[in-house]
Amino acid sequence: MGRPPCCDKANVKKGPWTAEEDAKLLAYTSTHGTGNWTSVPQRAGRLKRCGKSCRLRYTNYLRPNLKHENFTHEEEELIVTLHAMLGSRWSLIANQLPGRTDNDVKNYWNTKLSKKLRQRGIDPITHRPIADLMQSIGTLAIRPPPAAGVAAYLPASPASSAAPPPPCLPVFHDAPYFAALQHQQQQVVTHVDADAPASPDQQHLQLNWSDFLADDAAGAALAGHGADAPAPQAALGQYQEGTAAMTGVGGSRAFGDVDGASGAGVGGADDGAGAASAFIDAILDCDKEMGMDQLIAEMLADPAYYGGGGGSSSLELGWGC
DNA sequence: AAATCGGGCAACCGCGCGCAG
DNA sequence: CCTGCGCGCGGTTGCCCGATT
Repeated sequence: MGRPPCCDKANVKKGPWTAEEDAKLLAYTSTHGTGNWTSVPQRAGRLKRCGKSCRLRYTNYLRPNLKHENFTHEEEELIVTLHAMLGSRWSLIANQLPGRTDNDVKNYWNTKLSKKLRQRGIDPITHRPIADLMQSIGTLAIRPPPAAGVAAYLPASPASSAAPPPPCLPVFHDAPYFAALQHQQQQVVTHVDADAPASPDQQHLQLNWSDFLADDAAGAALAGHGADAPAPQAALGQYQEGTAAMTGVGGSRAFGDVDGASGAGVGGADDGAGAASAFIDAILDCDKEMGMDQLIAEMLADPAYYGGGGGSSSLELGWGC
């Protein structure tokens, strides 16, 4: 049973908006603000548009403070970084880019950034080298979704344009990968620990990749996080512990434990996607509890997190090539 | 100069979530 | 607790326009 239509589609205009329609909508929103979009078409001068269409037009085009110029290099790097962390959560990504909409970011990713990554030999979905993916296909049955730590972007040598493509995001259970990356990841995580804004709450919030891998109970024990771990857990700094624990041993307990509840796990032995998705969900849950949006914004304001600051722990994507 | 192709972007569609009645 | 509705989100489509043949 589908949801009933939000408006009378027979009497609703589709297609590009005219200047007159824009003016009506803008005039209405500037005096009455937004909200109750279903009534906006009528109240904004009998617009023959669906309320949903009005909302979209306003948020993507008419809203004040929107940027309409090209994306900057810094914005590009930020999008790639956040996409590696969050996947296609365009609204979350757009939240970190003032003046950009989720549609802007999504379109830019689909038309430009994903191509750039491919040109550099990086799979835009997994953020891993395509060559490595091809090699791994025959040997690994478990694949993670596009989400993992920023640390994996670290080049083998600092900001070297001649360096091979960055290793990008690790694959669960891919022991050689973790072994090779562990040192680099620890560098970044140490950096995060040292420089991230330290609120009292954050200090006992922990998130570990291993916690989201429900297929290896031994990993949980090795990771050292029992069900009595402090909850909720979330701090980028703890990526170090999680990635180190994963090296060669894989992960551990069901996601339900992360928030202190004994929920059902999200995955079985072949549910790497569910595990990582749960990881992201946990991040989002913690966002709400500790204002992680703000924390991310503050972290990203530090150029060293995404390559603007130089140095061995910075992220350098090298778009120039 | 005309036709074709492809990229970019605005807009639409369908679904999930949360809230109010 | 259930149902209906509004909102927001991600995926997809279709049009426009510049580049190429």
